Amino acid sequence: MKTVHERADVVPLLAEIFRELGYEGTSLSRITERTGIGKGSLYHFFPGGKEEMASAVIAEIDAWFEDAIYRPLRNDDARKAIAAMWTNVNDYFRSGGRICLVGAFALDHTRERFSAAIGNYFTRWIDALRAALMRAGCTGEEAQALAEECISGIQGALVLSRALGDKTVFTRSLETLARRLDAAVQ
Amino acid sequence: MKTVHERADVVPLLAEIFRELGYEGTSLSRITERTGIGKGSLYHFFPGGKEEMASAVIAEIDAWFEDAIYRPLRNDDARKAIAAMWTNVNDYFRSGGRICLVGAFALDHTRERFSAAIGNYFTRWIDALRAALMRAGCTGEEAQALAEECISGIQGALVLSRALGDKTVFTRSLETLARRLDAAVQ
DNA sequence: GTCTATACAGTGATAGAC
DNA sequence: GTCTATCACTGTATAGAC
Repeated sequence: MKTVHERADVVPLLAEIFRELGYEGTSLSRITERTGIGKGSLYHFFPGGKEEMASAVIAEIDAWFEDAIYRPLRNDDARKAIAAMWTNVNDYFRSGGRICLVGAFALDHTRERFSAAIGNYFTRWIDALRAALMRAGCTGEEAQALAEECISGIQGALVLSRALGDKTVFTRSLETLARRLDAAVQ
Repeated sequence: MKTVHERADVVPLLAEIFRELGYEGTSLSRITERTGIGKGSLYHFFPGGKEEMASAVIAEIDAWFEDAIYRPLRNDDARKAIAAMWTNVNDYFRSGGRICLVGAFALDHTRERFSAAIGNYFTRWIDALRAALMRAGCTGEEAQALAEECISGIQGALVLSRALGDKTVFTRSLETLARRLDAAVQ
């Protein structure tokens, strides 16, 4: 039995494995074990090997956030886009059951490999949220501080809820952050 | 030339390497390369191999936090202990230049190996900070929420400041969190 | 306590048949 | 596009001489 794949179908599978095992912890044999895709196919899709696989994963995550979160924050009704961000973030991270791959990569020396993409992901998120907050009436300084606090708070909530093995820590943190933004835009 | 070591001197060196490279990224040859300590010595000190090395590192970190932060929070003057926590945290994490090993281990499957120690580290930190906040006048519910928010906020600030390669993100986050606690205990 | 030598499984990667 | 075979290398771990 021989299943035929497309590159686009493979990337989300890789994403889940990199998320769970980290960059160094992810080996080609584990990918094959979990997906049934052999080395031959993997190197056909990603001639650059493991590094290209991780790059593709980061690019796909980035594209998802751009569509679902950043662009609405920049262009749509500010309050609605912020509210949508909170539901999307909660869903995306499965209420704390799934970590942020980009954040995890930032913590160890994997960062050196992908520093541009990692920095970009967070910078664009903060910039987009700041723009929405300013449209909603915040000053530039206030909006910048709140935006940083929210993105940082999401990352911290993912770490803490996983460390405690308690998803309610994540959902509660999100609610606290959301209330703080609401208060700032009255 | 042959340097003689003690186990207690080796652990801090290992800590720095695990912090930079992560559990999977740390190999025995890299440890030898950076410390000059050969495999023979390493297995003499840590018969359980890499896992025992990481365990020893976590235990030492835990002991440091217990002495410098948790115990003062539980026993000393609440406001003074909280103020000391912020300076100690800022120094320990080198103003964002150093990550939290325990938090990093929590994010990938390394967590499974050390879940008890990881959960313990964060639970005791939150409990100690909550106790101090209650002595300073907060209600139990309020103190719990603030404590979780601070520990989570520290972790998030470490992720974000590293992702952006900007230490000022960390120091600014710490200031914001400190102000929030000050406001709660007036 | 440190060194050298060694075992052997697992690593990323490549080549060629199908 | 997938498979199998194979590559050179690095991984953790052990044993014994000093």
